[in-house]
Amino acid sequence: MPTITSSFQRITCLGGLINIQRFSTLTNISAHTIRYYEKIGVLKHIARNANGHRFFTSKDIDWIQFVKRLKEMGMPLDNIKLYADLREQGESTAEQRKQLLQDHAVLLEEKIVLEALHLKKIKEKIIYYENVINKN
Amino acid sequence: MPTITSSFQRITCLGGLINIQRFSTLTNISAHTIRYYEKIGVLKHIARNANGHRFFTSKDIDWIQFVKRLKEMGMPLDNIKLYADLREQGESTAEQRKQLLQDHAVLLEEKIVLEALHLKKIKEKIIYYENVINKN
DNA sequence: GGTTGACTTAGAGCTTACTCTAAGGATTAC
DNA sequence: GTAATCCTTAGAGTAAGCTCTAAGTCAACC
Repeated sequence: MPTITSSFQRITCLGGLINIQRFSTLTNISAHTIRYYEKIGVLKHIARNANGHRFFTSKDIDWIQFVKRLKEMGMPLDNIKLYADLREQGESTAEQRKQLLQDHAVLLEEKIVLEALHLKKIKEKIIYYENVINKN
Repeated sequence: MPTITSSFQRITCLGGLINIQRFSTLTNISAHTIRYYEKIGVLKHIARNANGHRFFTSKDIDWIQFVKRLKEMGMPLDNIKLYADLREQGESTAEQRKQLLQDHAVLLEEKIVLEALHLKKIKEKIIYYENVINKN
């Protein structure tokens, strides 16, 4: 019986189960951070095997990729967690989720404009430096 | 004598001396943060009056505005401090300062591209939500 | 059957960039 | 002359987002 169980586990693991290490590799997020995200509620309902070890699905990968997108957009984890909470509550929260994204999209748009302006000014300064350096 | 001194100080202060409070108002940076920037070496050679109180000049304002630009570009204070150190050493460090700006400009350019991509995707998701919501 | 190695947890520690507190000194206003 | 208000300092505290540690479980390998 134990041999069969462990064979089964090995086969399913090799066949498709994603443990935390593999999930970490696939998503380029450390195992520490993945556990942390589960703890604060950004990752929810992560399945466990008989040992209590987490295993992840392709839906978890999709979700964490979206989380990464929100993070790279500069959304704080608090808001991402709020989005995760709304998502958990189902379709009735679609409007609220849309609003969350919309609000952040406005902020990001302003940020990009500001960054582009700064970039332009810095490039001018770089040219100024090039002139200073070439004079010597 | 004390009357004359205090008259003088009042006049010079109103006439042009910028104390930490006024500098804070002018730059929109808290007095706490201004002292912190001096402590870590982002602000250097800030003048003091007879009481040991800081007073600031228009050059300090120019510099802190530049610091704000670097910060809004996402440059960490460590690098801004490094830039300040190089600046203090004079014209011989122009090349290094140029390089610092150049390196960060490259990072920022990549960041803007990424953010713009994310923004596009998020706007698509917002439209998806609008469709979901309108169906009901 | 003992070691290795991957997993688990709670919780401590770290980094960045502030932000605040406590204690105290000088000027101004009554 | 004393209270209010401004400044000073060193150093503690905070918030966000990890990152690591310690102690322990469990399955696999020799």
